[in-house]
Amino acid sequence: MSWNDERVDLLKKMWGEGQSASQIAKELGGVTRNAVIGKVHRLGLSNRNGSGASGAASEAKPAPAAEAKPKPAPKPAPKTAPKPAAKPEAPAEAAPAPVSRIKAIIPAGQPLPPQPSANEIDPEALAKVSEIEKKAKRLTLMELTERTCKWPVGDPATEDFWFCGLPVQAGKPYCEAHVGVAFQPMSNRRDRKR
DNA sequence: CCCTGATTCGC
DNA sequence: GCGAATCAGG
Repeated sequence: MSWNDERVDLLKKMWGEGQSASQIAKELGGVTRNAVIGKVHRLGLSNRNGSGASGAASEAKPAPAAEAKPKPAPKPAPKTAPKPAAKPEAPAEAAPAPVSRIKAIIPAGQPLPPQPSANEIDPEALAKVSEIEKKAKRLTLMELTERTCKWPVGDPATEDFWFCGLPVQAGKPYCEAHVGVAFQPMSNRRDRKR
């Protein structure tokens, strides 16, 4: 498999959309995520921005200010329909992906604008949970491992009780969907200052 | 252990 | 230019 124009195009598109290298590789087929990452680097569109949203092994990046590089020209795809999707209330906690994009448009060194703290659980997050709970593995307590979602479902006093059991993401106790609701800012609980 | 991207270096 | 191996982190 070589890098056609089409494949490169898809790569650019997906990378621009914030898709992970592995996902892009999977979509393209015939390449590994390493290949994708390597290509991304060679194309010079490595950094989605200065945001080290996740991996961020790129710490040794001085990011020289005065760079006489006529490159930053943004290239919006004309074909792609613009996505206005501006959620009036999208808590950062529930939507990791958009966050990286937010960081992308905010100058580094600048604190993020105060997020409208949602007092209630995000409907989207809840919907997501409902969805994944269909796929949940319904593990029992003893079946839980270090990397199974430990989100309890149902009433412990009844037989209808189980743990999500889906793969956890990164060191978190829950799967991604449950992390979304678990990390929801506390609504009426007072912050207890020790 | 799962995942992420970054970098290196033989090809 | 390519990408597997490796590195670095969550």
